Amino acid sequence: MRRYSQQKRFLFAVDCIIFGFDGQELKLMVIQRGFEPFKGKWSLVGGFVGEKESAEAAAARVLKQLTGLDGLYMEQLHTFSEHDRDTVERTVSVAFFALIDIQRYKKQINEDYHPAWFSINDLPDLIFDHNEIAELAKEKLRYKAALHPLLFELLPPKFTMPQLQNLYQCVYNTGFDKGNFNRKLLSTKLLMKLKDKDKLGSKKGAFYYKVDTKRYSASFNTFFNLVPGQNK
Amino acid sequence: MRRYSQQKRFLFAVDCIIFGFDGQELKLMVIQRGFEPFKGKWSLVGGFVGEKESAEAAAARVLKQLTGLDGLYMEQLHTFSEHDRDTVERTVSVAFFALIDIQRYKKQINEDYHPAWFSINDLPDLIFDHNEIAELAKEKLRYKAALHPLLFELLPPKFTMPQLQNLYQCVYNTGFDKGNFNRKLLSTKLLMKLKDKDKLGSKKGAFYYKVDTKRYSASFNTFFNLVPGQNK
DNA sequence: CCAAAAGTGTTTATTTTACACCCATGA
DNA sequence: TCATGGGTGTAAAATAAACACTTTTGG
Repeated sequence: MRRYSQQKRFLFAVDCIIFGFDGQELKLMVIQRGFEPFKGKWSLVGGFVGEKESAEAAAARVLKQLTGLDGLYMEQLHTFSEHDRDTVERTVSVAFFALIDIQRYKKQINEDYHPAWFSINDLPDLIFDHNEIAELAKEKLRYKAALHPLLFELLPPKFTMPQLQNLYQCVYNTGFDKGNFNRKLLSTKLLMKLKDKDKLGSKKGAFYYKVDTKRYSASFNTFFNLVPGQNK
Repeated sequence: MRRYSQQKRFLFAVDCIIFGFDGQELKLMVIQRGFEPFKGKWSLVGGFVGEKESAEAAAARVLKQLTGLDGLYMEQLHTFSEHDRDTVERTVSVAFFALIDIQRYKKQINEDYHPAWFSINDLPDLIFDHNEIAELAKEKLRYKAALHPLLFELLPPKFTMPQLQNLYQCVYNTGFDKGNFNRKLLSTKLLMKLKDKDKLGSKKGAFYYKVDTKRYSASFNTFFNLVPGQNK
């Protein structure tokens, strides 16, 4: 361990893996890079960290800039620091993943960015190590969502059980039994049944639920077992 | 998003939370800082990241320097980047936690560091945000060890079931049923029973086990349910 | 009335838990 | 021989899984 003054200084950035769900597919937001090098190439949403800003604050700022939304679900994923990961200059990047209700997303007025949603199963080539980062984010999302009910964050405040089940099925690429799914999700005690129904999905209509935010935040360290067939 | 050239550069460091187990208590290694400011104060083991070095490589180097050991279990924990966390100069730090068999640890010849082991329940005041980092590491260790059998890494290559159970009990501060513990651990199929016994712990003696490293590395993404009573 | 999707019930299998019991051995 | 800790057996409780059945309603 040596003195501060002898040490190199590096660029410090954040990259955001923004997941969205459109009712059909799990998607990831990418942009066309607005500056050289690789201007116009697909890239994760990111930015440099300001002088008096934490990585978390920078990521929130970037998210806000792109989606117009505050207070999104956001979580530190991993820090990427291979010395040659950015071909221009050594840059350390903290990756965050964020979950947004895609319907709440308003198209950014600022046309410097050209955001696009890609299915997570069909991502384009991204610059630098961004494909690797996105892969890790997908893994982490599946891992975490199997234990903690966080996929709510991808849906509107009011959602139906079939919608939620469909989302889980998209994330895990498999079919769930609706009876068991219902019971399991209700047994978390984190959902509150509302009085009105969504009538678009079916003739009968499905009741809306919303998250009991109090219990939700209180229970974030308890394990659930939300994805069947993981343990053998 | 602006040009590279306009951005600030920051110092970039790693901090290692080194867990060890002495058969009685879960411990954490801290050192007396060898340079100003705060020379002589307790601190996590850390160091700056070299010019062509990743954070992972830097952490491994620091670990080797301190313990004399290679190939330790090591995992990226979290990146700390509050602008004022280091009072000297803005420093971003990637924290890693490592697990070592305390008996394998050889006292470092280099007396610049003064490593000491503290019980994780009774840590001294550490510099900067290191107490916060250590807290997070403890949480993460408990979280992860409840799902994946990684506490093996804190024991010698050969260990007995009672030893392992005792370790779990120390980590979770609770008592486990030995019958259920045995069955659960054996059901992971990751342990191989050896022919010899440890006769120090009891008159009857307890069989040694070792980790089936092949299966161990293959199964690292499967969930187990190693800590009873987590789900209600 | 019927197809289609929502939602409920029920049976079976599996896992978890609690706790009793047997075993080996050094003092 | 007996106290001590290691190890096994087993019944009851709780969970999970599979799948059949009922409900609602627009066309």
